[in-house]
Amino acid sequence: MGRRRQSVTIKHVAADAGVSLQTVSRVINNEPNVRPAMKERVQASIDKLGYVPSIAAQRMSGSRSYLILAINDRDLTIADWKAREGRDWVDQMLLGGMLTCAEHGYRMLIELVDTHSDHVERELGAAIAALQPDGVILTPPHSENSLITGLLAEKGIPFARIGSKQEGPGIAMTMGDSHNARLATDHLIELGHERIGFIAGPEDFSLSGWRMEGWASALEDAGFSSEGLCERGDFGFESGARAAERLLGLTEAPTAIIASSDQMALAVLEVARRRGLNVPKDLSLVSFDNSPIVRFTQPALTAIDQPIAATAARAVELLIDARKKPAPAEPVQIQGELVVRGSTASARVDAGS
Amino acid sequence: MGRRRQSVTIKHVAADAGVSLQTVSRVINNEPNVRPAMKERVQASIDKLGYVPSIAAQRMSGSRSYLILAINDRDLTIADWKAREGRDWVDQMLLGGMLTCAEHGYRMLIELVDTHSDHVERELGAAIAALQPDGVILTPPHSENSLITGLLAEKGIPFARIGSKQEGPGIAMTMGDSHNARLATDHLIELGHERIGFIAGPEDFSLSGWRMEGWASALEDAGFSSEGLCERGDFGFESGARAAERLLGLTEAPTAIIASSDQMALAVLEVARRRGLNVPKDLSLVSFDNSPIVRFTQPALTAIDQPIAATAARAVELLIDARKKPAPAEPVQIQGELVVRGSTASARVDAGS
DNA sequence: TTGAAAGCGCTAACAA
DNA sequence: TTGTTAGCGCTTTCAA
Repeated sequence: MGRRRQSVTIKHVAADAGVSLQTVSRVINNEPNVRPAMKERVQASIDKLGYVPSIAAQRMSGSRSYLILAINDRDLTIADWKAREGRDWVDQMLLGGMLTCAEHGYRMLIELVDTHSDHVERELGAAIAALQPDGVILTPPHSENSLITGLLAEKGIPFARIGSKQEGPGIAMTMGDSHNARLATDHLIELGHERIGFIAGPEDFSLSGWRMEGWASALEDAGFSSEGLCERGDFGFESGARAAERLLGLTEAPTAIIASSDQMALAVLEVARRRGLNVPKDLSLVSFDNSPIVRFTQPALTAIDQPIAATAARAVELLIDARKKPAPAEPVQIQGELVVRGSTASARVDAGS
Repeated sequence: MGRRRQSVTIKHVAADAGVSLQTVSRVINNEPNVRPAMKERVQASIDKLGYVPSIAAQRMSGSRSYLILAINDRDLTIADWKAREGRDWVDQMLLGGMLTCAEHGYRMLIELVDTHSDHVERELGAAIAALQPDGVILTPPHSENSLITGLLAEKGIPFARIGSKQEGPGIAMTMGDSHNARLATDHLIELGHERIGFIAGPEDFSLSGWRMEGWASALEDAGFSSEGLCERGDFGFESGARAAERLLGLTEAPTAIIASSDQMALAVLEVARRRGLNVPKDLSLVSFDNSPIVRFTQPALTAIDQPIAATAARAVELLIDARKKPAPAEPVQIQGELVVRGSTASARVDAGS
């Protein structure tokens, strides 16, 4: 097979155009100090020869690697892929991230890292040393892992923290969780609901708190109480079922429930069915995530759409800009929206009909 | 920000261990001619310093890039991602491909290429020149695009053609389409069906033909006719609906239908509903793909599971081995399996009940 | 079995 | 505005 070498290099272009390597390099990188005529001549040679710079060589000479690394939790991601239940978090990241990368001549690479192990630093450090990415996108629960953010900061690699508002190095980004929860709550209030239950996510996700806060404050603003109407889950089905049992077992049971994940929403649906409650007649239900799964339930679920693709796209842009502009001072917020489907309806005013 | 350089390089390790660069290189690459004691000493320094080789530098010096490129059709992939209907083809490729890559110190990168444009060569050529991948995985409809396979062969880059049995350069791989279609057909025959319709995929996918052939030969072996019971679609919903209308409109309508994609199967379900046919009582239905979507229909669909993850995993292994071993002479076949759910049932013997 | 030298393709720094 | 030089981190010769 022999060693594969670049077929067309900067040298070929330089020779063809009759200029120095440096001039070609300047044209490639769109740098100033090249006369238009010169630029045109070089570009013609580039096109003629079909030259494309090697990112390995570019990286070697101290320039960019044109690589953005998206770090996801290993166990969670693999579990989702194996379950084949249609969760498309990764796909949406790719949709937003890859396409935006492509627009700028970058590539996005997914890396799975085990959050809960004690060798996070080793794993991530190895990926960074091997790939030398120009930017890193962190997703929860990595976004607030100080072992990770510390390492990245130390290495001077720009990174985005999706789902984090914390101060500190890196670009904080959120999907407007508080706002979104309020959106869902207001929707239910408009439908006449007054007792609206909430199933929160686990405490180690900051966004769990933000969502709770959005729900509670929306209720308060409307003059209703949130007291005793919040249960915590871990985003999984089982925990959602337990939470639903507790909420629906209350003497003053809620007439609507907001679940912080689609799995927990499915659990609510199931528990309601077992208890003979009709959704949406007896119980309205709003889910977070809006992953494909919620369209196929009976009824299809009203859901908060998490703007994952838009957030990933924005993250890539900010990361690429990071070499010039400083990171935004405030957390970057991409707002989600409410998608109304069949699981929410007017509250029954009279307990009878 | 300044230029980011590798923090720990082979030089540091060499200095720490008191040996030459070359010796360290030999240890990294597990090459012979290193005394065990020496190897141990070097390895100790590597571990101590947390050294990880830069793939850019490795690639530069004519060695591997440790990159495997998975080429998918741009429009198809983006459409799937945007539709958010749970198709997880990409996820399954990542599941099989990425994890296997990781086991061998490789990374997998997805690249979207526009098949139908006239600049396929330019697009793919650019990706190859930029990334210098050690191997490429082609998925349909790229697998049998001679512009692509020709380019890859010319550049001497090992590649796998998923969904292709053709002779020629590259590793041909199939997911056992003929066998799978037979599996589905035999399942229906065992349930007592004799008139089994088939909705084929488009002609430019070789696998469309293989599936047809599996279905037809299974029918023939059982002594039944396939005459007039095959309609062609394009894998999409609309085409499936048209095909279903034609099949169910026959005077001797089939009592069971096999659809070559889940979208077409959904269409059959819809057409059956419109015609007042109960699935599975009046009509049995088997789908290809087994993507998440088919579990959420009413009833859930019996489906052929395409072993995408396993195939991607095997492709990666073969590609990595390609530098040593020659490619397999015969097409590599990873068989799928039938997942029985609620859309198939016994054929009614009497037309009455 | 080990080491020294050369060079991969490119860019930063400097010189003209 | 353009060109020259040196060097990135590594592996491949080739020599010891």
